[in-house]
Amino acid sequence: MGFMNVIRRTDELVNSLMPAILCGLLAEGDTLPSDQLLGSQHNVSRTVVREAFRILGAKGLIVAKPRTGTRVAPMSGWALWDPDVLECLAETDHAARFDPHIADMRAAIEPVLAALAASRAKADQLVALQSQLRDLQQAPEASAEIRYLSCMVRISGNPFADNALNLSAWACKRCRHVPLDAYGRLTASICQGQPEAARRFALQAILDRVKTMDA
Amino acid sequence: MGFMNVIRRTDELVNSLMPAILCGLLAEGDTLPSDQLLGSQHNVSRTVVREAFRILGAKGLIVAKPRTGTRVAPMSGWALWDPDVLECLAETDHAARFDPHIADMRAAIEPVLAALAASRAKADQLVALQSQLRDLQQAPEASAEIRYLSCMVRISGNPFADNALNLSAWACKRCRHVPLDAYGRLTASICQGQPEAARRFALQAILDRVKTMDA
DNA sequence: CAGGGAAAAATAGTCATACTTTTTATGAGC
DNA sequence: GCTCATAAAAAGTATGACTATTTTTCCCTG
Repeated sequence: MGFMNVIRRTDELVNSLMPAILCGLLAEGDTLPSDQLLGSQHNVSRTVVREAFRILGAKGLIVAKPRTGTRVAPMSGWALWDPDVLECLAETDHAARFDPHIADMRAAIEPVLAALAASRAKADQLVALQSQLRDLQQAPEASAEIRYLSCMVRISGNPFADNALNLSAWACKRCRHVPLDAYGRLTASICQGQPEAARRFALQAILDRVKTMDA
Repeated sequence: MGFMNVIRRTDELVNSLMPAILCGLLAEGDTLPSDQLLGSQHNVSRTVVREAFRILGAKGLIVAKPRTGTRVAPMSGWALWDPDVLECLAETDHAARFDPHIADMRAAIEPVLAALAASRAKADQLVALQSQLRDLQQAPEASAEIRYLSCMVRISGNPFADNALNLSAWACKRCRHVPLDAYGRLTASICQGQPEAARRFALQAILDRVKTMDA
């Protein structure tokens, strides 16, 4: 593999705190234990606790103030596009409540990106996309699907697309049905430089999955 | 006012480092000074430097590894939807390079949110929206426009919309032209529960602004 | 009794230092 | 020139002390 990034006690603590916030066990406005206390509870130094708080704060989940303590921030400020937050949220009990909202967002964004890809793709990018499609067809798994979409989205050339991909990853992991047919047509449309068709098939891929989830 | 949040030296350091990364002065893969050095350069303790690094890391801007040092992460992982990152990016020289990409994203997302708002709005939400519209008409400034869009987007009921609003804020601040006419029609469409019309006028509002920027 | 203001307490923010862990680089020996 | 042990460099963790900020308490005064 290459890169198994270091496991920090700080990250472990983040991974322990984040679910509690996202699942609502710690509700908006609730006060977290003080640095001191939380540290002794988890057998880590105050240093680790504070750095963990900084990470959670950077993702909009908590806000700290002297004397008042550290509180859970309102959800409107949460970085829901963040891969960590999203992944953590997916493992929550009420993940299903977010499925339709994510589907709405995907339905808005991905067709547009597909259309952009169809109008901007270079030859070597098309080769890469077709290669990803073949991989996906051979092994229709979530990871392969994400790689395909990642490739497609990169072709669009929109730097904000990478983050939007996190929403796609959510859907791919939560519903195993891979709309191979739609992806085949989408790929063809992009390769032939047909933005409108690409838009249509990208949307169809999303709707196909949603249809499966309803069942 | 109420909440002037504490100014931390940690945040100051973040606000000093982030622009250097976003403007490309520190390019992808570049190594930042070590904790020690950066601390003495900015006259802060190593604690502050590390917490700042944690924040930047949480936003996907840097990656730290023992011995290797702390490096600028690839832009594909940057949290471009983050309000801080976005605001900082807007003050950069090549902010203009992002304008069209943001416009593309807005054009994809906001019309859909407007349509959702039109189909879901409750009576009291409509009152609030109309109130925001009046404020905007009286004082067509960026802040009022953002408040209006924030209200509209909240009505859509999509929790991911709050983050998408950061893109709108970018556009509002970068182009002073406020498409009042489109917003008037948009509001009317939402109040009358006409999703298709709402979609159309939300898009028009975005395009009106883009047209102005080209000029 | 009520109000105002000073002191205290609690908690996050900062600093300094020492030590640990991880990973790269160096160099000695074969 | 190759291998492996050792050193070195940087981030990670721990500890303790001190600072700053804000709330609460409570005493003093009117």
